[in-house]
Amino acid sequence: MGRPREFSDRAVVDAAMEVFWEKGYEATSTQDLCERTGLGRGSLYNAFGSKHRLYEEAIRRYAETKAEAQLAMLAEPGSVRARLRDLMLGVIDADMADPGRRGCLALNAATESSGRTEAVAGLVRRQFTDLEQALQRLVEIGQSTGELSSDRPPRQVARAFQSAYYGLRVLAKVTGDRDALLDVVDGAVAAL
Amino acid sequence: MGRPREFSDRAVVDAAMEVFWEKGYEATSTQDLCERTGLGRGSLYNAFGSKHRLYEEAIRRYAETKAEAQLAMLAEPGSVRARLRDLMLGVIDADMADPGRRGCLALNAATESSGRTEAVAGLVRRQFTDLEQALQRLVEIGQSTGELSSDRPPRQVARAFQSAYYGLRVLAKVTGDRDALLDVVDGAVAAL
DNA sequence: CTAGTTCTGTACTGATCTGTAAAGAAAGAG
DNA sequence: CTCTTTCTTTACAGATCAGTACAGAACTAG
Repeated sequence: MGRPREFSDRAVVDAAMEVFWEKGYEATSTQDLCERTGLGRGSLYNAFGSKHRLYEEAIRRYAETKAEAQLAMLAEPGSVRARLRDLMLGVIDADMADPGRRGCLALNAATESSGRTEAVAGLVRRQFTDLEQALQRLVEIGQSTGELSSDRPPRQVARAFQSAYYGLRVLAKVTGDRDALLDVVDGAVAAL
Repeated sequence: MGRPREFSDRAVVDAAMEVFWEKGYEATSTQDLCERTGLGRGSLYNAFGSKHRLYEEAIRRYAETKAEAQLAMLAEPGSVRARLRDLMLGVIDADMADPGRRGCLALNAATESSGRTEAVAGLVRRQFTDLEQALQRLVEIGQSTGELSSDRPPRQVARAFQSAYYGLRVLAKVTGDRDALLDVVDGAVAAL
């Protein structure tokens, strides 16, 4: 009942997510967070407790927005091959259009050892398994309709595609060569 | 001609490489580096100039040792499929045996945005292209002997395999499930 | 020996780090 | 109105950060 907050928690987490996404956990200072969220230190700590808790919220928000959007893309109409191809093409477009080359926040959090507490590891792991399962369901559909060969277990196919997907996101951080990334897409789709 | 150094530059860079590999660039302090190398601050700065220059040396050393060893493994006798499979199996064994789950230093450096100056980016890029080219040469051999299908350009096959390789290293950071990683290997080798 | 050079160890810089304390402002309850 | 609660702001705490200054040690040249 006390004094109402002057900010929206959602907007603050969104802003924090952007900062962590750009700079990573360790390189982001609480000062950065205050500036980008517009909050004073007191408000920020009163609302979120610590830099690390806000980091967890940011990863959660990423899962709810960006990662969910990716999974939703897989549910659109079209052949299974086309949907998987579009997933990767969308990533290439997004990664190359981003001047900050931020890549995937979940992947960044997975590789940055500092700030990888069990809480963060769990959040990241869930995003990975969610994608794996979504891919597996799609492969199962493709195999049941005869679009995809059924001589390999759907989970194995999904996992192989998933690794190509994350590899693609890593390569997109290193190279600006779109053709090289398209080769990855072609190879991954051909392997289905 | 002055006072001789009491340390081996090689040993110091090796020790620094281990620290950066474990913690990343940003989370490694100069204090960490002094403790692990055994050098005082004066000696360390006199010899290497800055934390970032030592980081570059560490990445260079990683390329000379670990990455070279990987490429050498590709040159061993055996079928092309077996060699590529062994490359991935070796990575699984190495990554799972490492309690620190450090993964690949080049990949870590590629995803950590801070400390990614042009110098570091160039060093990382070279390791990536070296692997791509080694893979491509191997695919060309496989295609010329008829072991691998020739209906795709060797470079595309190499790039697709490379992305699966890096994806595998990312997944190894997230999951401890060896079977999941073996699925990736099977999928990537089957796609050749 | 002395002079010159390079390395080592320590002390120190000023900046920045995460987090907290405390005082006052803005609301509702009675 | 007053009391209680929660938020905002500011100032501050103590630690740590990357890097430097400098004195003395260890060597070679002559």
